[in-house]
Amino acid sequence: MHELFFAYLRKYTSAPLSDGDKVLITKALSPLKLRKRQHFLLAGEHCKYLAFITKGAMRQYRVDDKGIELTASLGVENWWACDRESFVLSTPSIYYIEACEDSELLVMNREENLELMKVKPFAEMVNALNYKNNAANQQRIASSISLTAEQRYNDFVHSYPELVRRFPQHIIASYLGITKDTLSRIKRNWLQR
Amino acid sequence: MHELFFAYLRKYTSAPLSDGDKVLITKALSPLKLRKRQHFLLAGEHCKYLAFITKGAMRQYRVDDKGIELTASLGVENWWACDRESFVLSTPSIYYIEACEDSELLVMNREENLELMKVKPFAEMVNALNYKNNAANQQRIASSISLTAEQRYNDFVHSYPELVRRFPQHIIASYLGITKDTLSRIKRNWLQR
DNA sequence: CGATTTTTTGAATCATATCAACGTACGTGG
DNA sequence: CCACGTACGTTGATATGATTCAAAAAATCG
Repeated sequence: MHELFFAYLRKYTSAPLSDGDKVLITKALSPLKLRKRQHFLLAGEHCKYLAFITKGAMRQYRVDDKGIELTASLGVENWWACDRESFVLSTPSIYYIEACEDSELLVMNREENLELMKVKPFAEMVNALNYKNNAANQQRIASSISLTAEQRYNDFVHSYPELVRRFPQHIIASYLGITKDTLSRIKRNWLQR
Repeated sequence: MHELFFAYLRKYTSAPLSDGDKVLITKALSPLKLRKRQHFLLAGEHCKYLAFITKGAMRQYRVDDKGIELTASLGVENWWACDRESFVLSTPSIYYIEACEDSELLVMNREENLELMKVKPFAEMVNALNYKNNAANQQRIASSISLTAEQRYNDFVHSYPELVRRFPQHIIASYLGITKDTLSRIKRNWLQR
């Protein structure tokens, strides 16, 4: 299980992990299993853990004042699940995080996380992830502002084919900021050509 | 000029800056003046500098395939201007960054930036900024997806009154993802009540 | 198999974009 | 200091993309 994480880290670093690093990482990361539909985080709670997904599919969402669910992020194997703001600042989260399939995570608490930040490859990865995340968010803002629902869905299918396969359509709709009804119609029109 | 930056850093750190740190920072940051409408970065270029704004107002935008400008971020004094992805990865940027007022910046190149990352208060600040940025982006995604144009403008006015004062209306419209026409109408309706 | 979740569909409605035109303000060079 | 050009804001009419709602069909699960 930890092997998957070592392999993941390897992609972000020039040199292989030392055995010492591996020990530190193994100590810090505990396995956690979630069943489909089980929550990892509830709105109002403090997000105590940062989770790396080794198996399954997770979804982070919030509920707006009209009661509509808004998907903030989706993740499968080799992605992270966490409300980082709540995790870092110990503030109550506005997000829910739930398993959309039976899932297996490697989790660390804040203390363990700080410990791992001393492991250089880990810190490098976190840094790289920050930039990637930021750029992806900017991309999402731009597309939600300037593209039609159809274009956004099209882009999504091409960028994240895996997620299309793993998550139900109404969840993808809520990620893209369109209704399930509209997404259904988009697919219908798509087939007609 | 550097004093402003020291004061800014101070807000992110528990202890005051040491004199040594101040020297390092002063060495790394060079002043740069821009006139209104002058560009700090052009799309296609590599973003060579990370800039801290000590005076003036800057705007980062991209131009979509229809030729429409899309404002990615706005900044005044005590904000940053940079395409961080391009800056860090040395890739060509898709963004323009321009001065919307006569402006004064403190800029560092990538090398100087890495040097400064060894100054703890600076590194702490960068880290804190990353989380804040991420949270703000999530907020922006959520609001562009789930709120009406009027609600978004209203939120914006309350969150960033300073920016409303400093930037022309059509730029704010493009930040919010609405047309200048619609924003004008929103304000008209607003006055009628 | 029944129960629940997920997807599809049509009709009416709504928010916002588009386009073209006009008004206003601004600042730069003569 | 005026005049002209450019930038900025407003407006109305029309078009369009997407939502809403209610209902039914289809798929999935225990």
